[in-house]
Amino acid sequence: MNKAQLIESIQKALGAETTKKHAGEALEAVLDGITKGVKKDGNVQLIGFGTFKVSSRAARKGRNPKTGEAMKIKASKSVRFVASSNIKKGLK
Amino acid sequence: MNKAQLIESIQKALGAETTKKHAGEALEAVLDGITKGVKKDGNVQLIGFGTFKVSSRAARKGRNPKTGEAMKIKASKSVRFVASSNIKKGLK
DNA sequence: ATTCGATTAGTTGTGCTTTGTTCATGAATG
DNA sequence: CATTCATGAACAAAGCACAACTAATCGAAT
Repeated sequence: MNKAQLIESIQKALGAETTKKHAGEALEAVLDGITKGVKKDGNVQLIGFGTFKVSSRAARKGRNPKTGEAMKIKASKSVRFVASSNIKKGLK
Repeated sequence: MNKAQLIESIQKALGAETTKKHAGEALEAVLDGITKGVKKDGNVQLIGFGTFKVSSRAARKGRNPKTGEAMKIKASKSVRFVASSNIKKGLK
């Protein structure tokens, strides 16, 4: 599924008077809200969906896979997602 | 950040004529859309935010953490999230 | 403001998974 | 069209998922 397909799904869920444009704006508002919340608070917990958390990794040794040359991988931060029990149901 | 706080953030982003109720409905529509998309297609790719993917784990041995007794953990599926480079920016 | 059912967090131990490095290329997205 | 993403290579250590069960938290309903 891509963004356009998700927007259609959202439009259907919100009802016939919702335009694609509005559905798209809703999606952007949600993703932006999550992004900002993770950045500000370090986590966004959505019960029944999952929790977005900032994860940190220390600097470590790695390699350039092309040359095999050892190199340093800098410390980094990323966003991880802990899936709720609810979203796991019915997966195939 | 929790759901109520995210709804406020969404309401602000969508504009003053959007009620808390509508913002909440938008959030539910988005989360439902993602949930259904992952279940149906195995992945939901949202450029600039990240990609939700189904992940599978084989059965393995685990323990009852209370008693230490060994037991089998069944094969399972979950939803993992690969953060886009954009969402990683500005994390602290 | 309160209630309470539903969901999540936490506990230990261990083996599997993820991550990130460079860089070229092509595909997909918006 | 500009930007992002996926892919692949080798590698190894950090990180994480899970078990059962109880305590803690959340949030929809009142």
